[in-house]
Amino acid sequence: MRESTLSLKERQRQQREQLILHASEKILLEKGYHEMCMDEVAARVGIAKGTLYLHFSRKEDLVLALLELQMQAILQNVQEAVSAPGSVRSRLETLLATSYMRLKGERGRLFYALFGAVELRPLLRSRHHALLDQLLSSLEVLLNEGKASGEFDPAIPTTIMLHTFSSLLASYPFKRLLLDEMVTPEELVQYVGKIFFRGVANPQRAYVESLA
Amino acid sequence: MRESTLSLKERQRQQREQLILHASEKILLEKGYHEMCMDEVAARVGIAKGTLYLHFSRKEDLVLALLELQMQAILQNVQEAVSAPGSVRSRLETLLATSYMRLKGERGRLFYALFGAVELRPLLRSRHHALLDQLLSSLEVLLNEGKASGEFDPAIPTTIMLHTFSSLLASYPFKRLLLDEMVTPEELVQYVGKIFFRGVANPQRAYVESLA
Amino acid sequence: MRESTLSLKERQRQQREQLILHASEKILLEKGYHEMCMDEVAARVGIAKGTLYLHFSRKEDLVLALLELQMQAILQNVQEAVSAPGSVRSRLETLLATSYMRLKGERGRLFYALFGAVELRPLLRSRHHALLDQLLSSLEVLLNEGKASGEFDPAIPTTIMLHTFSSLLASYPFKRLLLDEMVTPEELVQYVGKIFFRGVANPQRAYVESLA
Amino acid sequence: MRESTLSLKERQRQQREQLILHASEKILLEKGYHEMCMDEVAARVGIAKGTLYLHFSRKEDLVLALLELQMQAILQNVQEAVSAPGSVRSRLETLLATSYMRLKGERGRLFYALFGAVELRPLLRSRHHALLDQLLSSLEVLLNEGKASGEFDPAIPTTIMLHTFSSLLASYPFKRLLLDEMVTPEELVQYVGKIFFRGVANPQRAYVESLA
DNA sequence: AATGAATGAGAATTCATTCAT
DNA sequence: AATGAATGAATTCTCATTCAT
Repeated sequence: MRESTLSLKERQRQQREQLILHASEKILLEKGYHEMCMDEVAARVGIAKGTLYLHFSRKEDLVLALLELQMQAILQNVQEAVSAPGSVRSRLETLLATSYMRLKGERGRLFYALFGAVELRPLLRSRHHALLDQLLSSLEVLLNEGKASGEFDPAIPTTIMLHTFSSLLASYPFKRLLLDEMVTPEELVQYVGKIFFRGVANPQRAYVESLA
Repeated sequence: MRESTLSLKERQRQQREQLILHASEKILLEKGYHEMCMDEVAARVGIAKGTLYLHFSRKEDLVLALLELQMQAILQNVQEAVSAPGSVRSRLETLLATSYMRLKGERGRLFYALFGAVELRPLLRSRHHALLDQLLSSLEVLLNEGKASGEFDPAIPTTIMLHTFSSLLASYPFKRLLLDEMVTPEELVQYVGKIFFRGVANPQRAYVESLA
Repeated sequence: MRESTLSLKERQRQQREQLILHASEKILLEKGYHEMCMDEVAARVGIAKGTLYLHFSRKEDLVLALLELQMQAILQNVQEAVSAPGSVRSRLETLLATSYMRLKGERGRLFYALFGAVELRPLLRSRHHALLDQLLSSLEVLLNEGKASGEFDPAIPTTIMLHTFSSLLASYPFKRLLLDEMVTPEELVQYVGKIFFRGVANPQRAYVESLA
Repeated sequence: MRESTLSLKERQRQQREQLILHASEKILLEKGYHEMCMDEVAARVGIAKGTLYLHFSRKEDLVLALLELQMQAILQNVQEAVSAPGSVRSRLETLLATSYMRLKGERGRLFYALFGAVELRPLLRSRHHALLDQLLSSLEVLLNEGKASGEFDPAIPTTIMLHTFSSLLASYPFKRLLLDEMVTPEELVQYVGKIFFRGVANPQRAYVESLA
């Protein structure tokens, strides 16, 4: 009895935390970090400001929690894609697809917006780097696998390949293209994949032709 | 005599304006827009706050002036590169080189930092778009030229090519790579150029091989 | 129980609002609108500046609230006096009495001081005019009644009578006279009444003599 | 030669001072004391701000000089009217006429506006009082003359008569009436004179009838 | 646990006044 | 004498955070 009561409360608590995160996300997207004020978050959620502070004891914490969640989600996406079966190319294309879908959605845009924000840097630095490192090393494994299998050009340093790929994974120009609906995520994956994989293809193999 | 006196004052004035811009730039890079306060700018320049306002009558104006300057510089770079002699590829590589050099410098980083900032959006929107449009259309002309000359694959929509190129022109991953000195701008140009131009090369021509 | 708790808080809130209004009133009287600063108001009330802004979200609002209160009070006085029983003269004399009493008090002086202030004009204009119009039209009704009953001279335009009366209702010279205690409000009513009512009396009636 | 050069300069100086006073007057009327800024005064006159300070070393001084001039003018008017030939009544009516004319003009309005201004009080107090005292005592002499000649009712204290008259001399209601052109200064003099002089007439004399 | 009133540090901006040229 | 650039004190208003109820 005790237990179920507690867990009910706990469940409600977590529900509310979700509501808070959701509301902050929207406001952050609309106005950015500084223009988001705790009063408004509380008001939109329908709770008192004090209650907000029971969940997140600083404004920073709230935003960081939000980013953390999204980082986790992205990392999970990446790791799922990376460890999926199929060719290196097909796995990387799955990643592109996930990312472009995300860029169209609110979450992706928030992520994009906040990572650029200089003011959150001190907060983000370490976590961000940790994520990025994990992410990049997952990709690196994959790219090396591609090189090992003779699919990719061994003359191009993996680091370059890696950062080129991640430049194409989440970029402002693509975000605009997608938001303005000039292109669908699927088309983008198809063409960007074509360019990238031709670009890094191993010229020793008559691989290139098959991509035409 | 009169004249030289006037121009001395004016020169001093412009010198100080440069100092102000320079100081703001540094602070912006360190802390972002909201954390930059006018007191600090004045203090760093070594002038009174009121004097600051003789140069820029709003904080916004100061930041906008900064961005405007950089926009102009970028646009000029792009237009110079675009209208230079040489192959389409060499001209695009010049652009990559300029951009990567910039990314390493403070100015480029500031530009990068502020364009992401949600809070400056209302201020930037129109100017930003105007710049981006000019920039993209200059590039588009070049890419179409490449297609017309049979250098680039006509099967890839120019829009995609364009946005792929601009994703590679200024990206966070490359910025990190350059700042961490994992790669020199020249190497980056070489490899990114290789990947991109192989990627968009016209497969009808026996062009690909020559790129190995 | 709940109820009384709420109403206690609410009562305290209103008490503090009164304190704020009272403090502002004093400062306004001492220094005028521009010299009154929010820090000082807060300090005198003994609250933080932020708290002040919970009650009045702009300095203007605070001053306007103050004036609004006094306008309401004046208007109510006028309307009560106007609709009281008795002769036109006695009702107008009641008004003089109320006004002179007010001129002696702080409130009246504030009202007097602020209405002259050019800087509040944009704020006051419409409300002020609305009040003044209501006030003047109440008086006009009364004066016309006096004319209709043959008490007042029909040869004097009501507009003139009206504005003459209101000039005597609240004037700087009388304010000084009252503040310097050269005369009591009662005496002032008696003599000013005598002068005004003789002045506007209908000469057709042998009314004048009875006023001696 | 020296002399005439100096006096030319001096003349120019005084001309400029007039321009400054004139410009301030206009701005004061438009915006009030605090909203008038020295930059604007200088700009409107077409001189540098520093030059302004060669004429008036404080903003206050400028405004005080302005008021002083007007006080002098008013006082002169009053004294001329008072010492003119003719009946007491006609002399007082001349005063009313002068005042109402003034109320319609800019100068009068400025005077009116600034005297109400609480913020100038510390500056004005003594001068203002001196003027008012002089003015009132001039009037008092006149009213006493009226009483002595049997023209005015000895039962009404001179103080009351005096302050009643000065209430009618410059009042907000009359200012509005005149500015809104609801009445001409002449008409106003006629009717207000009628009311006032009937009001203070000596009832012992068959004076009243003659006023009908 | 939840509330929301109270706080006060902090930031932008203005403007009278000074003073070197 | 005339200038106008430079100053910095002063003022309004905001908002993250605390804490008594």
